[in-house]
Amino acid sequence: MRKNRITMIELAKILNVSTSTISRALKDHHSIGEETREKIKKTALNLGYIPNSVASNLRRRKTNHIGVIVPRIDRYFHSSAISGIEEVANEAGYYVSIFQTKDSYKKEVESVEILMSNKADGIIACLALETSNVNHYRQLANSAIPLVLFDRVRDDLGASKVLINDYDAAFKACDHLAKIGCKKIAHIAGNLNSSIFKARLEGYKAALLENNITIDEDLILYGNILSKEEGHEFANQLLDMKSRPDGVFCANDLSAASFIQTALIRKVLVPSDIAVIGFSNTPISNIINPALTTIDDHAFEMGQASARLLIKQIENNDENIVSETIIIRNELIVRESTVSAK
Amino acid sequence: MRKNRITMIELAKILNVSTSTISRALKDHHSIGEETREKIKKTALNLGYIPNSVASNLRRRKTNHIGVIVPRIDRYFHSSAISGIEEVANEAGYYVSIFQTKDSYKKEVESVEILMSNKADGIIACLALETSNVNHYRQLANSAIPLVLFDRVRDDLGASKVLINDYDAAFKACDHLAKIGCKKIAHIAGNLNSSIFKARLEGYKAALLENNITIDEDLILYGNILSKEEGHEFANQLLDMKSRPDGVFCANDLSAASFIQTALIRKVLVPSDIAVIGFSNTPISNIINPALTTIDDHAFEMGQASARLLIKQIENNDENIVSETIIIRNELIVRESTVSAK
DNA sequence: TTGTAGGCGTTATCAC
DNA sequence: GTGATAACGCCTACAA
Repeated sequence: MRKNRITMIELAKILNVSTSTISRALKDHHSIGEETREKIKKTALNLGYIPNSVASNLRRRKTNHIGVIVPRIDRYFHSSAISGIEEVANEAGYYVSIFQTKDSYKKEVESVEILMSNKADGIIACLALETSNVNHYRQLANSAIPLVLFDRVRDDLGASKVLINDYDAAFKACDHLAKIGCKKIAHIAGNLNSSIFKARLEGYKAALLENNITIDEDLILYGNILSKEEGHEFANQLLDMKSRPDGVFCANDLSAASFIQTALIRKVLVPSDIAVIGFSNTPISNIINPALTTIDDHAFEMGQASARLLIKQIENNDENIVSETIIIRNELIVRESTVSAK
Repeated sequence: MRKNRITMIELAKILNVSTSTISRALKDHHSIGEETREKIKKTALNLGYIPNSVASNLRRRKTNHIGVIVPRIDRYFHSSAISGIEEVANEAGYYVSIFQTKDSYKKEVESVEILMSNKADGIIACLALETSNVNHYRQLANSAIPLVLFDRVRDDLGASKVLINDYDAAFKACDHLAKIGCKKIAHIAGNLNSSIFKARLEGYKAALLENNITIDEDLILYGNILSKEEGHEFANQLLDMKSRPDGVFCANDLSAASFIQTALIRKVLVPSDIAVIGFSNTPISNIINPALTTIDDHAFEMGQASARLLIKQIENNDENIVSETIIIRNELIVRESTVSAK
């Protein structure tokens, strides 16, 4: 197995020119003669020359590499955002590496360190649930590595952010429940260490007040990762109450779907006995029966916007702009879990 | 914003030692005195020294970087496999970059080129549907970059492979349909350019023959990406037949779920009128109602196995082993879409 | 136990 | 237009 070790130096020897000429010719530098350029390109191709980006990166102090840190890549919201990031990044000549934290603070810190060592040109991150200290992100400023946070963000980092208005989204969802006649609205909340779940809880409360519904702390259940299991357990808790709620706003689709399944098993009808709303408009929301009313948070577009913002920061480096915040639109998708199909 | 430009050279100057001593101390080389080592580590920490992996990679000719090429990262099967790869790779000190082809041959070729330039230590790939020429992967041998294919593989590449026995899995699925009494079994096949879908089709045929059911070409529909839309369309085609099938084996879960939804809309009962089986045991199979019988193909474990195999090849480089093939177990998960809950 | 020196492959800066 | 040369930051024989 022949190791492909042909470099600019060999090319230079073979063609009797200097490596500078090779380098310039291969990247179409204007000052190289037509014929030499063609000749160089041809032999490079014939000999199977492959540029060594590692060397180039070292010399140029640029890697064209964007690091992405997310909680779990097998959750649709995240994989979908990554997909958006990847698309924009590739278009602009960057490649993307992925780190999943599984919501662990330790893994998040390690990921940032690896990316700093590897001289990523920029980082896009969605914070782990466990994370409260964010000094690992602060270090990035010293290395002049731009950072964009998306979805689960922090305001005290001075970093750029891409997110939806979770407060508004939750408000819309709960207002919808009230408008269709729900009087006792429960909320399955996420981990409040995270900005988004805090905002969703606030939006829930505000919508209730707006509709003259008293907030009943017993109707608010505090989850963590909002898995299927959590959804199931919370559903049972709510359905066991003697005075059962007639509507529930779940902070994600998975727990909402799980809620619906539990309700069905217990012969509780959705939406006539209890209306259910999820969050994110993931594929399961359209697969569950009754189909789930939910908030579309446009994960793919959030990914795209994050990548565009990051690349702008990498390339322009406008000293005047400290940070930028982009709010992506969201919308309530009404389906049968809140409004019976006629 | 101070650019963090502290290198071993500065450290050396400050501490009045040579860079070799710094280098050795930081990686606990045995021949360095206890005190010097401690002193060096302490000042490195204080001054916020960050090793430059790019330089180190160039010098060591090793990047600790694994490239992963998959069709679409927002499909559960793939994101789940990536999750497995990431877990094993990180454990072993490698980081993972992701390239999605969207099933395009062109994007696949480009991805391989970028990974070669960036001197990835190895590549894990799941072939794009469009791909038939695989010379881009052949070049990897010249650069001595190990390759592991998973799921959608090719035998003529001489590369290591991780896959399930799709033929057996399909056979099991269709045999199950026959055993529960289906006489007219249809198949929604995937793109036959891909090894897995060809094998699933063969397994389907074999199971029918084994159960003395004549193969009816009209009952085999050939899909491409097996999206929701394709599933819907095929469902209508099959349900429109005057002599309607009583069982259908779909080559993935998405088309199966879509089939069930279409059947419900048309008041066709699953499983009593028609039994349905999917493939992959993705989350939707448990969300759809009736719950979908499917094949669990253990995507996460396939990812783990692929990464382990690749890393073994990177690190051992046993000249005697040309390639290795690992078959991951699969199992039929029987749910209500084939056997009514009592 | 520590230092010297050369090179990994590319590219930017000067020269000519 | 093209070439010589010196970095980019780190690692590792080989010396001492």
